[in-house]
Amino acid sequence: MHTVGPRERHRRQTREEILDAALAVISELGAGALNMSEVARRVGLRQPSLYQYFDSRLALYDALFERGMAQHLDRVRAAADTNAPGLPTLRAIVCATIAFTIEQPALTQLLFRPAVPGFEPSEQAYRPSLEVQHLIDAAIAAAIERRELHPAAGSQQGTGLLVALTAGISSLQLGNDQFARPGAGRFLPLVQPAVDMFAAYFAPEKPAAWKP
Amino acid sequence: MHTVGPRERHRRQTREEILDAALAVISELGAGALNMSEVARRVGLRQPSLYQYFDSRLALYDALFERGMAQHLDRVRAAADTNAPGLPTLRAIVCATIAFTIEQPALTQLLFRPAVPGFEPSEQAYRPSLEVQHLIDAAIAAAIERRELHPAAGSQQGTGLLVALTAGISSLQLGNDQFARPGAGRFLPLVQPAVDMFAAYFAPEKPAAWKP
DNA sequence: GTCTATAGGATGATAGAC
DNA sequence: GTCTATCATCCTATAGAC
Repeated sequence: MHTVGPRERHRRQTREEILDAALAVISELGAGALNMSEVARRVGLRQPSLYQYFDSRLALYDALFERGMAQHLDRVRAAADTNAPGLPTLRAIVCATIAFTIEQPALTQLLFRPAVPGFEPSEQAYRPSLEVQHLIDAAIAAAIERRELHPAAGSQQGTGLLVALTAGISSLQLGNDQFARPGAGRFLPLVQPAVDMFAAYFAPEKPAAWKP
Repeated sequence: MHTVGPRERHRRQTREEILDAALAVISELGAGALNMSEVARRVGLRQPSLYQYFDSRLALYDALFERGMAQHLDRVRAAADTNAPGLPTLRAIVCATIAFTIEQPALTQLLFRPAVPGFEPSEQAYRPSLEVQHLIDAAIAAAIERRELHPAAGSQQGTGLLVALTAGISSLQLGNDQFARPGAGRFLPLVQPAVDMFAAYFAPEKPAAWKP
């Protein structure tokens, strides 16, 4: 990090405002419906001026993706930092992720589902999510270390089950799932039972439950 | 059902061919990228001619949605019919659903995720999925009746957990999920442990596991 | 029912004045 | 850096001949 002049400062602020407007647009119209004119209108610029800040529409998507992933990482990191290592942290991470997807359904479409034809996140934009992955693995490892979970929970299938539960609950929240009961509005209550179920299945004392 | 003349017969066949072409298009370009010109080209017609069979692009989406839901229902029904009632049927339904989403990832986007801006399925197109919902509920009820599951498995949270597991595994398969480990190509093996985990958590003999 | 032709509109992106 | 003007495409949908 090195100091930046007021020029660069203002430029970055404008970039943020554009990203905010872009987020608002996809929140209202869906992740795949981002268009430059609407973003420009909201930020008080003309559409061609946006190209001073982003090279293309897909570049805007990429910046939106990177910022979203970084925000998610912040949430997960905060959850990991303010909870006891092991199972409490794991529970908090799942909870933070579900909460994030509930607060930002449109962003969730962009980050976690292939909903935008033609868009592939760059390696840089994808980077924060690798850190999230690491935090999850570390939490599971800590839980195993503390004998809160069976070592099998650290296997690919073990982490896969936990991740599937997280993604699944988030998926129900998006509401378009055929299985979702009409009127079953709130899925956050599923988080606690989900982690309980996972922890019970990978209980350390009875290794009989898990079959590979 | 009443008999149809050869006219109507040929018309329906052309409709099916158009739907096949449309499915191929979204399979290659993504669920949101359906366009009439490309579909027409593949089916050997000019783009305006499609409007003899579908009133609009969204109507084509709707027909695609309805046929896809009906196909999914067929798979689920077959799973329910060829397995013992209760837990075996439940397991087969989950497995059939995951297999379906693996075979048809693009169709899965359309059916189970809000990936197409502006498209809302009609009530008629949505109808087959209500039947799927009913088959799942019935399988859980049968499993409870046969004392394979605790009655709590039939609660909203219980079915929610099972559905979340199914949707989550399918979500991992789509591959865009941040949590998915690179190289973990096959998620079908997660089905067995997932249902095991669910069944263990809602085991009938020990009602202590589930807390509301 | 299928075609040609085209209306009519939206969009991404660029050129060049200021 | 922001603007006006505009290009170049692409798209859905309709009109009307055959």
